[in-house]
Amino acid sequence: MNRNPEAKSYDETISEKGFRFTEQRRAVYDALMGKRDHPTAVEVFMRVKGKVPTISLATVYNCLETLTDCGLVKTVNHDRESARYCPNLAEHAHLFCESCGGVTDIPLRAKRRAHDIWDLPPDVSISHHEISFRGLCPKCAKAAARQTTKCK
Amino acid sequence: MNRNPEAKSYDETISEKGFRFTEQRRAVYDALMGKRDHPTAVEVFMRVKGKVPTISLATVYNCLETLTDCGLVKTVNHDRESARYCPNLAEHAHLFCESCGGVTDIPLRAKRRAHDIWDLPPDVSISHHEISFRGLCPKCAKAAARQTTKCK
DNA sequence: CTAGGTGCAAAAGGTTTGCGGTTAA
DNA sequence: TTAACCGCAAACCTTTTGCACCTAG
Repeated sequence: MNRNPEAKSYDETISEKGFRFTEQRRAVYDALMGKRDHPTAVEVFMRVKGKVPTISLATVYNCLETLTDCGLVKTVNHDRESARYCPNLAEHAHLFCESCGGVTDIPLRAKRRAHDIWDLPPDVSISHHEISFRGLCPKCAKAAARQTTKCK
Repeated sequence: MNRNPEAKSYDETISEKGFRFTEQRRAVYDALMGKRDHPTAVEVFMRVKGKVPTISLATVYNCLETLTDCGLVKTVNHDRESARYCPNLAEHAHLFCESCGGVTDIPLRAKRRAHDIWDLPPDVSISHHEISFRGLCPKCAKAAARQTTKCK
C-alpha cells in the first residue's frame, strides 16, 4: 500500500515492467525530473543532447511513451500545442499562464468529491476528472500586481 | 445585460463582428447546431457536403475558426485527437466516454467558486477553469449496469 | 544469443496557408 | 466596386513508423 506515488523509483518501476535500462531512457527521465517545467518533446530532446549527443528525436518520443506507459510521467496537452511532459505524479492540475505561456503545477487538495462540487446528471458514471486553469502564474501575477500599483 | 449566451443569434453575431453571410458559413453552423455531438472538422465537412456539395475541407476549417472567433462555437480538444466543435455556449464540462468514445455535455452548475473548491496557492490569479471528465456516458453507463445485474 | 531499443529517414495525420477566381455588401 | 471569402493544392508541424543495426540481460 504505497500512498506516495513518487516513492516508487525509476529503477523499481522499469524493472517491474520488464523494460531495459538504457542511457537514453534514463537521460530523458532525468531531464524531466531535473527541471520540472513541462517541456515539449523537442525541448527534452535539446536538453538530453547535451548528455547523450547521439540521441534522436524519435528515441525521445519513444522514451517518453515508455515512461508514460510505466506511469512515471504524465502527458499534458493544451489546445493543439505540442504535448508537454510532467513527472509530478501527485494529484494536481495545471495552470497555463496567459502572460508567459508557462505551465505551473497546482496541487489539488480537493475539499470535496466531484458529485459534491457539481450537480452531475445521475445517469453518468465518472471515473476521473481533470481540471485545468488559465490565468497568471505566481511570477506574472506578482508582476501584474506591481504594475497595477504603479499605475494607480 | 444578456444572461443567456445563446440568445444572441448567428445573424446578430455575424453582423456585429462585420463578417459576411455565406452559404458555407451558415451550413457549417447549422451542421453543428443540428446534431450537437461534437463532430470533428472532417465530420462537419461530410455533413455539410450534403447541402453544399462544392465545399472544401479548408473552408470548413476556416468557417469553424471564424465561428470560434465570433464566440458562436467552442473548440474541444481531447488528448491529441482531432479537434471537435461545440455550439453549446452555456457553462459546461465534457464527459469523454471510455466505452463509446462519444462526448457528452455536462451542465456545470457549480455550487462553489474555484477558491472554495480547491486550496489554491494564494499567489496565482485564476481567470477561468476548465473541467473534463472520463467515465461512461448515460447510454454506456446504463448498458454497463444491465450487464452487471445480469452477471450477478 | 535475442528481444527490445536506437537512429535515421520517410510517412502519416491534422491543420494552415498561398493564390487565383468568386461573391456579398 | 472591392474586400472578404471560396476551392484547391501545397506546405507545415508534430508525432509515428519501418527498417537495419546495436546492446542489455
